[in-house]
Amino acid sequence: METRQCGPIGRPRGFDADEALERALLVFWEHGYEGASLSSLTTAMGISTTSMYAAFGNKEQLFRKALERYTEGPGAHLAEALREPTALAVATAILTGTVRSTTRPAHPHGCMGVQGALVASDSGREVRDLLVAWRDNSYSCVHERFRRAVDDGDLPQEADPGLLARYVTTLAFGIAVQAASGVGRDELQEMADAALRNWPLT
Amino acid sequence: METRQCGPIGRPRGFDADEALERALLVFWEHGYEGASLSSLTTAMGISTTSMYAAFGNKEQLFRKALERYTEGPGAHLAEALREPTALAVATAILTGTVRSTTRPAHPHGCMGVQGALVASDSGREVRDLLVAWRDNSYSCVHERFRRAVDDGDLPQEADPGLLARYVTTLAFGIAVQAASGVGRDELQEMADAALRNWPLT
DNA sequence: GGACTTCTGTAGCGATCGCTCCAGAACTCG
DNA sequence: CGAGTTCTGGAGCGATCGCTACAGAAGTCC
Repeated sequence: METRQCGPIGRPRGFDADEALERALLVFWEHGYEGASLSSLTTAMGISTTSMYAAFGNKEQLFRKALERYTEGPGAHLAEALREPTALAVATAILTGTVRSTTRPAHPHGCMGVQGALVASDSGREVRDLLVAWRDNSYSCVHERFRRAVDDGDLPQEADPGLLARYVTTLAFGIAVQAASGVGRDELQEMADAALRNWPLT
Repeated sequence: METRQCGPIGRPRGFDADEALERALLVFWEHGYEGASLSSLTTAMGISTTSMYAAFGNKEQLFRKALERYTEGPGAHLAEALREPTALAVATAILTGTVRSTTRPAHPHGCMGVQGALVASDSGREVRDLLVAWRDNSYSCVHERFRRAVDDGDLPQEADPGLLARYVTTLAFGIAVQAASGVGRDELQEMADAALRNWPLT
């Protein structure tokens, strides 16, 4: 049997799935998982509910894919920050990146990983747990990066990488809450700078 | 016409409104405004929807009264902290109180003022704005307390009360997010202690 | 062309949402 | 007692929830 080049069989998709996901991401980011209704999502995506279900599965899977896209897009500053050469540079980049991404004009304010489903009804428990794991993973990455900084001698031997990671992530989550409340970018940036003035918390 | 002692006219209420409000508070605290359905609320309160509406008005007014109760109960540590004699004692009491109240065993984890409605659908916008104002008021109270500390010479003249207040409230909101994610009390308390080791942020 | 596969919009499913109508129960009055 | 007032549960309102059945449209195959 001969393999042959063949395009996809059947009627081709009438919309750009990537752009539709981006639109859904913005709705989830602004209103949260349960605050975003299917009708508001499909309206923003410009497609019917049938097309959404065919392309993404269901609302929860759409949210999971939107969260992945968020992590690699607006939330990419974390992964980038971890590649900074020193622990202080990592911490600075995390907080600066968080301030910038949570207060971007013409974007939803706050962090999708925080406000996407900080609490939920019973039917949203799985998504809430997904975001708990998302935040815990953020902490773990920072923790491990700081542990490496201790091993490298970048951080003093007596420094507590776990405590430092908890400090930085707590500030980041707090910044996300402040941003969601409408607090301005410059004020948060000043505060972030001041919070790291005494690194690594002597 | 003679005034006379008279009890309340009509059939007396068959439940303790105060205790019912407490039960509703716990449901709102755990699931948020929109995540708490009327049926889950009335079930927890032990009354019918009719009784709830007669006693509290509607869901939004029930939430407002629950928030007041929260502020005077589990959230009272803020008002108490503001009465501490020094700015450092105020900041320490705020963070310690936040850690304790957001990680209390057998209570919902996190802060109702944060997770009650950090985001919402269109129909919940008013409650979201109510909590934005609630958080902003918390910041303002701390801000004013620190301003007074500067006037009193407790904080150095060059200290920025607004920045310090933003720092403390950001940590408190961040602690609330961490607690809602299941992070333990002791770990958060250690972090809070470390965060104030360099007060007032030189 | 006809067979096959996939995407599309409409229409509507059962369930739940917040909320209200209504008749009766439980009290204070005169 | 009867009149007046308020609280109670049940039953159900219209609207919206997430989701799906269905038939037709739009492609690739032979």
